[in-house]
Amino acid sequence: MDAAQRISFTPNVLAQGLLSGQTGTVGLITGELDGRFSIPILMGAEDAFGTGNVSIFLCDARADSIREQFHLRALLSRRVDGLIVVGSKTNPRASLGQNIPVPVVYAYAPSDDARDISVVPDNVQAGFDAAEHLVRSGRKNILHIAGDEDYAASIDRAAGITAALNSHNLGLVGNSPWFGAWTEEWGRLATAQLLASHHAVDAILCGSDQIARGVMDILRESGIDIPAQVAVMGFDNREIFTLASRPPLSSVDMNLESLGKMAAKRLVEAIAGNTVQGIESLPCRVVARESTDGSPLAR
Amino acid sequence: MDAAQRISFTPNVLAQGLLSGQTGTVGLITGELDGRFSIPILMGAEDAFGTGNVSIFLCDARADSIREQFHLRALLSRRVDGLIVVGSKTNPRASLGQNIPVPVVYAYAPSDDARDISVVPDNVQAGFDAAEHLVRSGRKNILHIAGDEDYAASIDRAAGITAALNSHNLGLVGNSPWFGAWTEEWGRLATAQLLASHHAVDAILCGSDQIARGVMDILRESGIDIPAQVAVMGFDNREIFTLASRPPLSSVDMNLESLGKMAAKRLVEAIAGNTVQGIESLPCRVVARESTDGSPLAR
DNA sequence: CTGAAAGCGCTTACAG
DNA sequence: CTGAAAGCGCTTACAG
Repeated sequence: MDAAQRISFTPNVLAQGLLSGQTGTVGLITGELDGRFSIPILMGAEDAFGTGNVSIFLCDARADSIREQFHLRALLSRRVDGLIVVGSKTNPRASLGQNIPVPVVYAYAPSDDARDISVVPDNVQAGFDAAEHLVRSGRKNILHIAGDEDYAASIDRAAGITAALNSHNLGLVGNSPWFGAWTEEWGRLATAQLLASHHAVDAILCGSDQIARGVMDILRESGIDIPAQVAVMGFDNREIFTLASRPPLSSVDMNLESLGKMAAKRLVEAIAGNTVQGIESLPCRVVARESTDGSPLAR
Repeated sequence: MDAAQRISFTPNVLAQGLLSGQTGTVGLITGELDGRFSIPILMGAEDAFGTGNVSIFLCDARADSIREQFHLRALLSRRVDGLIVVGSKTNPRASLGQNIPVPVVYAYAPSDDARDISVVPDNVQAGFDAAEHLVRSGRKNILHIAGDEDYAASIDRAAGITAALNSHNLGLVGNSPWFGAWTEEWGRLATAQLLASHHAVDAILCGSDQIARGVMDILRESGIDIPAQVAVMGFDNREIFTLASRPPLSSVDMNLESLGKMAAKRLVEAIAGNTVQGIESLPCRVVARESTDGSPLAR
C-alpha cells in the first residue's frame, strides 16, 4: 500500500473490465445532436451515471441509419455494458432488434417493438395540463396553433388539449388544431389568419415556444395586449424563448433532464437483469409566466 | 478464419488496448453542455474522430472545477489516449497542468499556459470582417451594441471592428461600443436609448444574434425599415435566430464545427508525438442576409 | 494471513 | 509457414 501511494498508482480500468466482463461504459447514440431535445436528455443521463463509475460514449448518428449501424458496431466492439438510443421525434422508431448482446433503452423516441425498453415524455398529459391551466385562468375561447402534423408530439398534445376542454364542456376555436410547422414564421402566419377571421379568441395555445414567439410578435404589433386580451402559451419551456419574450411566456416543461435520468436508471436496472419492458411515459409540468396571468377582458 | 466467420467473431478492443497501450478513446470535457458553443464543437470533433476508430467519452463539468477534476481522474483511469477540453468563453482558462500523462487540446477557451495546445475562433477577424461588410455596403455611421464586457469575445470583436473602421477613416458611433449583456433585452434597451438620443445611425452591429433580435424588434416597432434605413448584423450565426428574424439576419459564423474538427486533428497529431504548442486562431466567415442588403437612405 | 498461480482476450516474438 | 509461449494489468481461488 505504501509503495502504491508513492507512485500514485491507479488500477487500469481496462484490465479490470477484461476479467469482470463489465466495462463500466455505456453508449449513447443520438439521432441529431443539434436538435432541441438530445442535450438535456444527455445531461440527465450523464448526471445519473456520472455520480457512479459509468462513463458515456457519445455518438451522433446524424439521423442516418447507416451511421447508426456503424456506431452500434463500434460501441459493441468496445464492449459497452448497455446502450441508450435518443431520438429526435416522439414517433416510434425501428427497434435495433432483439439480438443485441447488451440492454438497450430508447429515450424520447420509443422503439416500435413492445419487448424493448422505452421512456418518453407524456405529451398527452402536457396538452391536458396546458389547456387546464388556461381554463382555470378563465379562458374559454382557445385556439391551438400546432406544429407539424407528422409529429406524434403534435397529435398527442392536441389530443390532451381536446380532452381537457371537453371535460369543461368546451371545444377548440375552429373545432380543431391549426397544424403547421415548428417555426416562428408559422406562428406569425397563423396569427395573421386569425386576425383576418371572425374568430373570437381569448387564448392561443401554441405547439412550441417558437411558434408562440411568432404569435406574440404579431399580436403585439396589432396592439393586442398579452395577457389582458389574449393569453399565449407554448410547449417545451426553452428559456431562450420563454424568458426573452414580452411578456415572459408560460410553457410546459417536458422534464427532459429527468427523462435522461430515468433512461439511465432503467438501463442500470436492465444491466442488473431487471427489465421493465414497454413504453413508460414521464410527467411534464406547467411553468406559468406573465403571458397567461391576469384575467381576460369581459366580452 | 472459417470458424471465426461462423461465430461472427469480433476482437475485444479492450484486450487489444491492454497491450497496445492505446485505447482508441479520447475524453471530451465540456464546461457547460447546454451553452451555445459546446455542441457544434463536439459534433465537429465527433466527425473528425468518428470516421477513424476513435470513440469519445463525453463529460459535462457543469462549470465546476471539482467536477472537472473528478471527470479528469475518471477519464485517465480509463486510459484515454488524449483529452479535449471545451470552454464556454474564449477567455483563457486555467491549464490542467503539464503532468497529465496524455496530450490535451483546449478548444474555444484557450489554456493560460503557452506550452499547452489551444484552438480558438478568431474573434478579432470576426469583428473586422463584419465591419468591412457593413462599410462595403455603404454604411458609415455604425453603432456597436456589444455583449458582456467580461467576455474576451466582446473585447476582441470590438477591437476588430474598430480596426476595420479606422482603416476607412471611420469610427464607431459614440466612439466606443455599448457593452451590456448577451440578451435580447439588452438589445431592446440599447435600441430604445439610441432612439432617444441624437445619434444618426445607418447600421447596428450587435455582439450576438440574440442582441440583434432585440434590436430589430424595437426598430421595427418604431417604424424603421431594415435594412433600408438601418442595417443590422449579429455574431454567431445561430439559425434559430438569424433565419427566424424579419428580415433574415446577417451574421458571422464562427465555424465552430471546423474548430471541433481542428481540435480533434491537433489531438491526433499530439498523440502521434507532433505537438503544435500555443494558441491557434481559426477563421470565421460573414453570412450575408437581407438585414444588411440594400443601400441606406440618403441623409 | 501471505504468496504464487491461473486466466480474462488479445498480440508479438520466437521455436519448430 | 504453422504453433505454442510469453505478457499486457489486473482479480480470483487456491496452496502454503
